[in-house]
Amino acid sequence: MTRNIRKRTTRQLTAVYEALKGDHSHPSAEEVYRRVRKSSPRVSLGTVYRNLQRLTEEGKIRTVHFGDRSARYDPTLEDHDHFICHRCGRVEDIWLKRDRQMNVTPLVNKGFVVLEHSLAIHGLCPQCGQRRASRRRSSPTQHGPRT
Amino acid sequence: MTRNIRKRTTRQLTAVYEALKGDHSHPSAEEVYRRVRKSSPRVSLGTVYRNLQRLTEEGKIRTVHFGDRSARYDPTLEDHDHFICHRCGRVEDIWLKRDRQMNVTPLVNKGFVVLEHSLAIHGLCPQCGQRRASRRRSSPTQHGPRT
DNA sequence: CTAAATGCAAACGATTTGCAGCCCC
DNA sequence: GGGGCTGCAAATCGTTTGCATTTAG
Repeated sequence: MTRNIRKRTTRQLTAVYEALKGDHSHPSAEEVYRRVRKSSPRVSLGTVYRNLQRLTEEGKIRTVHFGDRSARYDPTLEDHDHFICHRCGRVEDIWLKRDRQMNVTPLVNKGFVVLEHSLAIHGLCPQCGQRRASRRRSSPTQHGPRT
Repeated sequence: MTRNIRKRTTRQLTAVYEALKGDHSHPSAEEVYRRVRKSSPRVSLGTVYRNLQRLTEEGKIRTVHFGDRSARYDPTLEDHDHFICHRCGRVEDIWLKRDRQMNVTPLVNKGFVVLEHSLAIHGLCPQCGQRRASRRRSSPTQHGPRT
């Protein structure tokens, strides 16, 4: 069997993880790439993708998808939910878990094995909601860090 | 203003909707294309995409995303959730709504405007769960979607 | 008629992959 | 010092778009 694959800790792997650790902005691969390049300008985008994939497989980060085309990367491992602003695209961690009271018993009774669940709330963040109340049509605005 | 855009009901639009109506398998655009071609072999994939988009805008179907790269199309308009099988990829409609008891008050109090929410449960469908119980495989098949 | 919709193919953006050389264990 | 990892670029995949032509109303 192929049990002799010893993984290596490379400079690039570390850099990718460092770029994500403690982050709450849910950056895309492209944004992670931009960050990594600041400290290691020779790293390629392909390597960033490979390492993001590896970190996900190793359970060190999570790969998440929110409707738009690109994947986002999240170093927060605790079970949480996401709020996605329709206007500015920002993704915020939310912690509704305790209030959720999800009852999956009917599913389990039908033979489903429940491994995890993901909840996304779509709407307008406080800033964008505010803005919409006053100005009718305007281009999506950025406030705060984003990808 | 340009309010003279009168939409036309074309053979292709109808065919796309017919291919989806009453369906619960959450097909991709490619699959819808395959179905449409059976009755109208000259329809192009681009047209299928355009009509799927239009039907979504008109609220006749919904475009949903589940971690994998391609979008899925769902003619079920009632507010429901989805179960995604990690092994076979199948997506099933589930109706946990009444049990869900989602409390978004804390969000609203912080100024968020809640428009909609999507809940996806990931796990193993009855068939795949069964299979895993009997045949114990070495790797638990974990390469995937996680929203 | 006439503008909206189509078919076709080329363009696109995000991600993956093949390969020669590099460098971690 | 050998094999996993990298950088680079080309390839892939789902989706979008430009344009000449067709067609619904």
